[in-house]
Amino acid sequence: MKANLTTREPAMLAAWKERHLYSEILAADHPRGNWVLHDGPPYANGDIHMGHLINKVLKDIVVKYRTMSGYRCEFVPGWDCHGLPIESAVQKELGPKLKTLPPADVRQLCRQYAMKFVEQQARSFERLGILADFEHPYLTLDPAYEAGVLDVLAQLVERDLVFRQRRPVHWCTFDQTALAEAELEYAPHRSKSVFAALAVDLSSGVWPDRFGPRPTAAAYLIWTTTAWTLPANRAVAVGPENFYTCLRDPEGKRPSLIVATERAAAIIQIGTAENPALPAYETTGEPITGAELQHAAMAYHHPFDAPRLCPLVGADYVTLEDGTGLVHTAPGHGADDYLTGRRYGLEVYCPVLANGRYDQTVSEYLRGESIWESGEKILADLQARGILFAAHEFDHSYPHCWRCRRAIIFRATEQWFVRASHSSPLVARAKEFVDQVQWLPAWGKSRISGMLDTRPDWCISRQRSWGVPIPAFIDPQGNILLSAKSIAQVSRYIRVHGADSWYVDAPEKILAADVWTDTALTPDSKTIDGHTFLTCDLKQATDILDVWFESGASHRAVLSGTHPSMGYPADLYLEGSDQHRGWFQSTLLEAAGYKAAPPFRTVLTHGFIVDAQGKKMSKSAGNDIKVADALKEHGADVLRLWVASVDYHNDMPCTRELLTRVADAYRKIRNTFRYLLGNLYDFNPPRHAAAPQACSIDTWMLGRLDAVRQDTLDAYEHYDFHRVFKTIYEFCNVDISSIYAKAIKDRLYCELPDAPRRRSSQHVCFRILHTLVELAAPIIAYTADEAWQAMRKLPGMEHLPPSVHLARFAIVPHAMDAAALSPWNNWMAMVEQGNKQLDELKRSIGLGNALDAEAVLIAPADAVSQKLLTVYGPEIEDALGVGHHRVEAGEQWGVRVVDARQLYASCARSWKRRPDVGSDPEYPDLSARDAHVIRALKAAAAGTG
RNA sequence: GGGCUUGUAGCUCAGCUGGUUAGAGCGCGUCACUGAUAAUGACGAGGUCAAUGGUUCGAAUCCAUUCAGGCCCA
Repeated sequence: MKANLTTREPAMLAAWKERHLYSEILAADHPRGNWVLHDGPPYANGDIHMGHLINKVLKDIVVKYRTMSGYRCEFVPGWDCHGLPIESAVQKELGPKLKTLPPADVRQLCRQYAMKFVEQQARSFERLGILADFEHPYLTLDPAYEAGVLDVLAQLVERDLVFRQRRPVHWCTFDQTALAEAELEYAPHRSKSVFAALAVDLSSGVWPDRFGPRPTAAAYLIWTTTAWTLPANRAVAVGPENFYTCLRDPEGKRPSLIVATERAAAIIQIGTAENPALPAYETTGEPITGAELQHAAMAYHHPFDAPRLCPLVGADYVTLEDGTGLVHTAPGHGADDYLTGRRYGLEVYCPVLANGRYDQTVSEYLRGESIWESGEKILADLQARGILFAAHEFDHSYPHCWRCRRAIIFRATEQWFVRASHSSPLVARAKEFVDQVQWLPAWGKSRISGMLDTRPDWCISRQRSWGVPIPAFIDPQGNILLSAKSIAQVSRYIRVHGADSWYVDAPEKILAADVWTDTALTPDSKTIDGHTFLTCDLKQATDILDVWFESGASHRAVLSGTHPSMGYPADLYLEGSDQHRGWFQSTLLEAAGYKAAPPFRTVLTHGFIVDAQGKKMSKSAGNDIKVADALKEHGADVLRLWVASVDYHNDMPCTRELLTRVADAYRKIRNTFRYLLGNLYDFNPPRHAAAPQACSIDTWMLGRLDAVRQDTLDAYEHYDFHRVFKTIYEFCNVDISSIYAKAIKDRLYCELPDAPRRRSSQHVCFRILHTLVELAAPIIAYTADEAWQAMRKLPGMEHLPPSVHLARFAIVPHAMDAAALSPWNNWMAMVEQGNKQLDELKRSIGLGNALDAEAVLIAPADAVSQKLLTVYGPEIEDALGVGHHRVEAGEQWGVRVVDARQLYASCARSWKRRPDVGSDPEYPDLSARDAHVIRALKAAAAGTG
C-alpha cells in the first residue's frame, strides 16, 4: 500500500485553503464556547526545525481536539520579529554600507527580512497540516502590537516598577549591546586562570594572633579567570564560615599568603611547581574563620593602584572547589560582585568601554587596549611587580552571545530595569499567579518558583535599533522623560504611525504638545515632579526594549489587543520547557505588574529532541534531522504521528529508524481505514444499520470500540497523546486486524449480501471507521480527512460535514453492557489456545489452512455451560478461522483442534471442511449454507433479469 | 558547581499507594496464507528494570551514592 503522502497532502491542503476551512470551522456552532490557546511566537529567522515542528504540531493537535469537542478555538500564530539576530543578519548583508544608512532605513530592511521568514515559516507550518490563521498572524513588528507593548511598559512605570541604574549586565563587546540571560549560550572557553597575591597593608587592622607572629609582608591570594577585570578590583571576598590559613616561606623572603585552609595543600603544590628551586610554603599557626579574618579588618593594596586600599569583605557564594577561597571582587564586572559591592558601599567601577577597550582611567599601558588582547601585558606587569603567583590555561563553560557566538563580559552601564528581584512586589504577585496556574508536568511549578526566587532585576534596555524603542526623551540638561503619561502618548502615536516614526518624527509631533510637564529623571538619578520640558528641545533616546519584554506583552497585545475575540486569560500556553526562564516568566512578570489574574490557566511544556543515544539534536553535532528531508521522505502525517507517539513531557527521541517505525505504524492505521472502507462497498449505513446479536463477535467489537473511544478521549483530555497513539495503534493491530477482521471474513464473503449477520458486521465496520477516523483526526489530519471524504461518498452519508475537522465527537454516554462481553474473555483464551494447536499441526503434519481444521470446543457437562458454548460456538469457529466446530463435554473449558482433511469434504465456495458438504444434491461440492446462498442468489438474479 | 528532570526488552511505551516466574505493540526470527495482497495471520526468541549500597520477610517500585542524558542557570 503506497500512501504517496508527498503528493496527496499538498492537494488536500489546497482543497482546505480553497474552501477556507479554518474560517469555516470558526464560523460553525460551538456549543462549549471559547477555548484559547495562545501561541508563543517563534523567531522569524531561518527554516523551521524539529523543535518548531513538535511545538506547533502539539498545539495543532490540542486545537483540533478541542474544536472537535465543541469549543471555538482560534489559532492565531505569532512571530517574534524584532531583535539582534535579524539586525545582525541585515548588517552582515549590508556590510560597510550600514554606517551610511539612517536607523529608519535599517529598520525597513530588518522588516523585510523578518517578513520573508514569517512567510516561509508560515508555509512550512501549513504544510504540516496545521490549521491556523496564517493570513492574519500576530507580529511583534505590527504597530498595534508595538503599541500594546508600550501600554504594558506604561503600566509598569505607573507603578514605579521601572528604574534606571548603572550596574553590570551581560555585554557583547562585538555587538556592543547588553544581552538578556535568554540571549546567552554557554560554550567551552579557554581562559587564563590567574593567582594573584594582593599585598596586605599590615598597618591596617589587626594581624590575627592565631596565624602566628606577624610577618614582614603578607598577601591575600586570589584566583580569577578574568585577569582583565583586576584593574576594576574593589574588594576581596571571603566566606565567613570557611577556614583560612597563613602560608609562610620558610626562608621568610616571600610574603606570607592567606588562603582557605581547604585549598592550602593545592596552593603549596602550585607554588612549588612555579618555583621548584625555592622551598615549599609551609602552613603555620592555626586556621581562623572568614568571619574572624574579616574582623581583623586588614586592608590590601590595589594591584594596579597601590596607594588605594581595598577592604576584605564577606560573601556567601565563596566556594572552595577551586581557587583560593578568596574572591577578587569587581562590582562593575560581576553580578555577585555588584551585590557585594552594594552591601559594602563599594564603587561600581567599570573602566571598559562598550567596544571592549579600556578607558583612560586605567594604567597607561592598558588605555585603549582590548580586554581580549590585554592578558599577556597584564600578566607581565603583575609578574614584574611580584603580584603574580601562578597562571595556567583553564577550560570552562562560559557565556557567549547567542548571535555572534563570541564570549561576553559583565560590564556596568546605565540601563533600564524592571524591579524583578526577590523583594519586588512584582515577584510576590507573580508567585501568587504561579499558585493559581496548572503546571504540566507538575514540576514546572517548582521550576518556575525557584527561578522567581533567585532572579535578579530585569534589564530591559538594549543598545540596538531593531525593536520597540524605550520611549524616553532627553532634554539638553540630560533630564529624562519617561512616565506612564508620556509612554501612553507615544503608544497612541506609534499605534498609528508605527515604531519607525520614533526615529524620524519630531518630539513635539510625537508628544503632540509644545510643553510637557511631568516627572523628570535627572542625570544624577534623582526624580523631580512637575518638571516642564520644552518638547522642541527634547531628543529621543535610542535604547530599545529587550525582545523578551515584547513577547512577554503578547497577553496584552494579542489577547486583549489585536484579537479581542480570544479574550484574557488564555486557557493554555504550550511551549518547550526552556520557556520557564523565557516567555512564561516574562509574561508572568509583566502581567503581575498590572493584572489581577494570571495570563494563563494552564502551562504545558514539552522536552527537546534527542538522538538514539539520548544526546541533544544539533546541527553542529551532526545528528539533526531536517524537517524538509523528513517531510519529503515520510509526509506530514507520519511526522505528526511521530510527535504523538513519543512522550513529549520528557526528551523526545527522533532518529531515522524511529521515523521508519512510525511510518510502519502510519501504514497500519491507514490500511485499517482502507480495509474497513473496502468492506462497505455495498453498504448503505442508514438503511442497513443493524444491531448485532448479543452473542456475535460484533457485540464484543462494539464493546472494545467503546472502551477505545473512552480511553482515547480521556488521553486527549489529559494531553497524553502518546496514549492516544498507543490505544489507536494497538486497537488496529490486535482488535481489528488480528481478531475481528479474521472472524468476519466468512460472513462478509460468503453470506447473502443482505444476511443479518453480514449487515451487522458491516454496520460495526462502519462504526469502527467513523469513530476511528474522528479519533485520529487531530493527529493524522490529512489521512483522517481523506478517509472522511470516502465515508461521505457512501450512500446516505451526504449529511456528514464536508471535512472531518468540522465534525464533533459523537456523545455516547453509556458504556457497553459488561455482561454481554464477559464470556468473550473466556473465548479469547480458547482462541489463543486453538491458535497454538493450529501452529503445532502446521509444523507436525503440514496443515497449512485453518479452514482444513476442526475445533472441538469443550465445556463442563452442565446444561448452562453446554448451552453457552452452543450459542457462541459459531462465533468461536469464525474467530479461530477453522472450517467447522463441534461441542463436547469435558472436565473444564478448553479446545482441541484437529485435522479435518480426512473427516469432511471441502466446500468449493467457502473452503470450509464441514460434514454438510454435499448435503444438497443440487450442489454436491458446497456446504449447506453455501448451497442455500447460491440458490438464493440465482433466484434473485432470475427475478431481476 | 546549582535548580528542575530522565534512565524498564532492538524501538516506543505500561507497570497505582513496595508482594506470585516484569507487561503491551512494533521490530526481529520461523512458518502459513495468497479472497485486506506494494497486504494479512500464527508461533517464537528477546530484559540481573543504568550501577552500587541500604531500609524491608519481600523493591523496577522507598532512601543514599555513583554513572549517563536533558532544560535552565552560574
